[in-house]
Amino acid sequence: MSGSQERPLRADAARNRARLLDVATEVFTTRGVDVPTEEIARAAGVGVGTLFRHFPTKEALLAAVMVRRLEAIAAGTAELAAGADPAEAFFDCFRLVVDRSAGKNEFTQALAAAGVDVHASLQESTAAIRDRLAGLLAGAQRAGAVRADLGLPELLALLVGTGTTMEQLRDDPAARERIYEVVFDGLRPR
Amino acid sequence: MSGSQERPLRADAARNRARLLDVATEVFTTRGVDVPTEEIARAAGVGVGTLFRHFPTKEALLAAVMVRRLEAIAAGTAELAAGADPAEAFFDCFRLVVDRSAGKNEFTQALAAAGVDVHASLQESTAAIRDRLAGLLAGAQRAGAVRADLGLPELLALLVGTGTTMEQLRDDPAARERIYEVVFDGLRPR
Amino acid sequence: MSGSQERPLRADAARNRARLLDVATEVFTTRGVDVPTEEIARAAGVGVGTLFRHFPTKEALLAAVMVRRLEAIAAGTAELAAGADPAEAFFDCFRLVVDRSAGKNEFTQALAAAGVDVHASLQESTAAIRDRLAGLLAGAQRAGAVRADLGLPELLALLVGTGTTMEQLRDDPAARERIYEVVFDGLRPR
Amino acid sequence: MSGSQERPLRADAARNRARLLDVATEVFTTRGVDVPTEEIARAAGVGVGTLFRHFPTKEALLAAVMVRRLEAIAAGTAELAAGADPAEAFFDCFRLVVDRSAGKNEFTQALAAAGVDVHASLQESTAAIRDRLAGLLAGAQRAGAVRADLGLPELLALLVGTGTTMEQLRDDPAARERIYEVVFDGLRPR
DNA sequence: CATGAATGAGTATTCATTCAT
DNA sequence: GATGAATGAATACTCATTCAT
Repeated sequence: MSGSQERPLRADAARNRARLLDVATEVFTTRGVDVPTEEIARAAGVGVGTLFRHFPTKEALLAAVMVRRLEAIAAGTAELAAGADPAEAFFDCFRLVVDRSAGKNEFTQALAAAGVDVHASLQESTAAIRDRLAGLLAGAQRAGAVRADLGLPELLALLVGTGTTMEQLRDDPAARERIYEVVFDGLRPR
Repeated sequence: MSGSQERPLRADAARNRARLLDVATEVFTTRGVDVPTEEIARAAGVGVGTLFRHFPTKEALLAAVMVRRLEAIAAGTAELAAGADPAEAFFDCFRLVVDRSAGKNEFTQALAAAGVDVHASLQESTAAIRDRLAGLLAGAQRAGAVRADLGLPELLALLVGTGTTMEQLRDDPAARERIYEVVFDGLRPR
Repeated sequence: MSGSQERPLRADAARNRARLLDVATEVFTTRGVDVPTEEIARAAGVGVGTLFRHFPTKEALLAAVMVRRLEAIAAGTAELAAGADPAEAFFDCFRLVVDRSAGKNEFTQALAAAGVDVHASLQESTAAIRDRLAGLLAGAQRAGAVRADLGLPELLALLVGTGTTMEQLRDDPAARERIYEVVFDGLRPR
Repeated sequence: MSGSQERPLRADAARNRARLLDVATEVFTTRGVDVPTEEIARAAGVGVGTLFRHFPTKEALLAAVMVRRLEAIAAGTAELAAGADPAEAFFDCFRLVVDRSAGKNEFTQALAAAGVDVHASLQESTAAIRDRLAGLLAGAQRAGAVRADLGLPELLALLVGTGTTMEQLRDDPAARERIYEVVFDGLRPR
């Protein structure tokens, strides 16, 4: 399934790659994508050359960060989707996607752009998530837990938007919980 | 109304300023804030020098654009707030804020940052809107049209987030309408 | 004939442009094209930004340098070609082209590459020179001053090669003169 | 013959060294000296480390390539010089040098720089060729086959220049032949 | 010995801002 | 006031060379 040939990667190289991804995730998430590559490299304790050896362009680094997050989300939803109750599965996944997407927006939005102009490397992961969400939505609607007139595009948009909402309430968990109540209530059939 | 001392401004200067604001609004909204100043100036039919005479930094230009939008929003909410029914006033204002905030997100979000790290020049306008929204929220809650446990921060966050949601559905008015139904439903007490 | 619209250019801007061209000509000619743009800018007494305002890429600067040289050569050959004796005109032009093409080779060769992969901006100038040389060659052959079996490609190649030869003898004018004798003798019919 | 102390070199090491030289020759000749070392190493099927073990700097690799070519040329001229007729020997050697020097110019020119600023490692080979050419020239002049007023520097310069001329006519053997006629005719006394 | 990962100085180019015209 | 030329710090990316595995 995975197209690219990868040799095992030496221990130190793997460590550097991982650190770069970690640092980049942190940095892109909290400060946006305009952070200089040099700073990312420095924060990861490597030279710029190393960064560019692992990720040939800044965009590739960004894509790699995204892929990792998306895959984590995909894995999470897969697990939740296995649960018995469709309604519960749906709402739990909604939370999971929103919670795991936290961060600077420009960055998060790639999720919804799915299938359009997204970098090829993201296609696979976003498609997987989209499919899963489509399934969950249908299930929840069949179970009567979600308004029947809602399509996948609206759901995706709502996920992104709710992410933004939550971002504003970073420091107030109680308020975030109230937002979930509002949104989930709104999603249920009247 | 405006706090600072301004001399009248010659007719052509005023015209240039206005064109710059119009162009900048259009450009920042549709293409984000990374557009070069030079391009904005050219689109406005003036030299960069003129742009910088009117707005000492790019950030100042951005702030001015924001202020104008915020004032328009403030004016709109003022009008709506005058209407009789608190519930209707509240929901109409919610729509108005979201609709008028449309555009590249990074840009829009300044709204919710209200009172925190926003550029000083925005304080006044955002404060006005915040106060108005606080009033409307209280009114709607008193009227039993909105859940009582919702605070102003949640409302502001929701406004921003809904703006983002809508941005994803730019081209699908029906879907946008469904989103409003979801959010408004969610806002009502169970 | 000249396609591009150019406004007069302010006095200082024109001066800077000229200085940049002069410096670049000198530098590219003596040290090759790998000299950093910053160094050229510094030598011309301007900032890098100015260099890039006048010439959007380093390649464009190189092209501009070439064009100027080629146009000077074209003008020179035009004058010489007007002279009465075809044989004299031909040999004088040969000298002129070689002498004026002096410098790092990679650079000079553009002449012969004419019509192939040369930067568009050079096409016009090289074409002009080529045409002129074709005419001179034909004339000299008609006058019996040059072997009849020689085509334009050989002439062009010989011009470039002779330039290289001369470059090796930069500091020995007498030797250079002897080279001209050799080449010119060789060009005459046996 | 080789001045420096070298231990025998293991079989595989020798093979690697040879492949590197072959690849580098090909690559420098056809694409110039700006090709990255990494690419040369890859083309030779070894890691960069290996390249740098055999040749401490890129320049050293370039020098080694040159030396090998120069030694081949020297060997060739030695053979030809042994022939009876001095005139024939001279002209045959001229051809041989030019033909064997083919390739990107910047690279070839090192030949003529002989004795001046050339890398120390080339001194020996260039000196050998120079001496041989000096001998051939003197012989041909004594035999009345070449103008008496021509010195070794002119000959060397002419060799390089003719190489450049030929490079322009890479694909036209007939034209190349005509160039040889021109140059050889020019070299003969009037 | 061979490998290829790591390094970091170096390079072209952009862009907010200043200032001479 | 308006203009747009000049400025130079900043930034992504490359590549010869070193060194841990």
